[in-house]
Amino acid sequence: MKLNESFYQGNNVVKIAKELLGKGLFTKINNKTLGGMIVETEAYSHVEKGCHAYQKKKTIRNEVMFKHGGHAYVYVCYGIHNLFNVVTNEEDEADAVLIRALEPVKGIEWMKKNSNTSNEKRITSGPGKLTKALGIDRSHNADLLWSEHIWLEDLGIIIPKRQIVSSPRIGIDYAGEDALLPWRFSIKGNVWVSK
DNA sequence: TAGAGGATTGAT
DNA sequence: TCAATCCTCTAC
Repeated sequence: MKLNESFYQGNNVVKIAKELLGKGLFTKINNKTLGGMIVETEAYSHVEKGCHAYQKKKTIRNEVMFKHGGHAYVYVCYGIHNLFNVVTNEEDEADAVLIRALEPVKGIEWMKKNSNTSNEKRITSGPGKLTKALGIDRSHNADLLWSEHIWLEDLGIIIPKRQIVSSPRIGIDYAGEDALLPWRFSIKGNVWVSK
């Protein structure tokens, strides 16, 4: 069952980042369904410096973060990688969750092809890699997450609290003290979590 | 309008 | 540890 609009529109992005663990992320490309279970996320909010929309500063790139929860925010990082985020909260509240790793579920052979590797462990264990495997690029930016081409699904899996590990987010040293916030979440012991 | 740099990755 | 690589953002 696809996650509905209300799931995304809560005002606590950290809570939603944790709830997204165990949910499914899927795309439909060339009539093939690709995707997996989310095992690693990071929360970003306009109140802290790690966020593109810090202090609610709207730019061409982050415009989608200001839409209501349930939109996809896809942007290019380091000129090479597409990174996929789930926009949360109400309109103009500019919060989002970065999806960092998946456990492959559907279309694994096709995802290997997209990733140009035969090593299953390497196709979705990182934010830049999973977008390549699922065929997500900037054409998906601003798409709604209950559309036909890209969507999130409730897999009926509950991740108990004790199975959720939190740690500081990756690659945002420029955020100063906010880089220390333990807003990265992953499933304890899951082998698909990024390195 | 030019210059710096980034929510990463894989090879050295 | 370092290069790849392309916008976006900022300052002139």
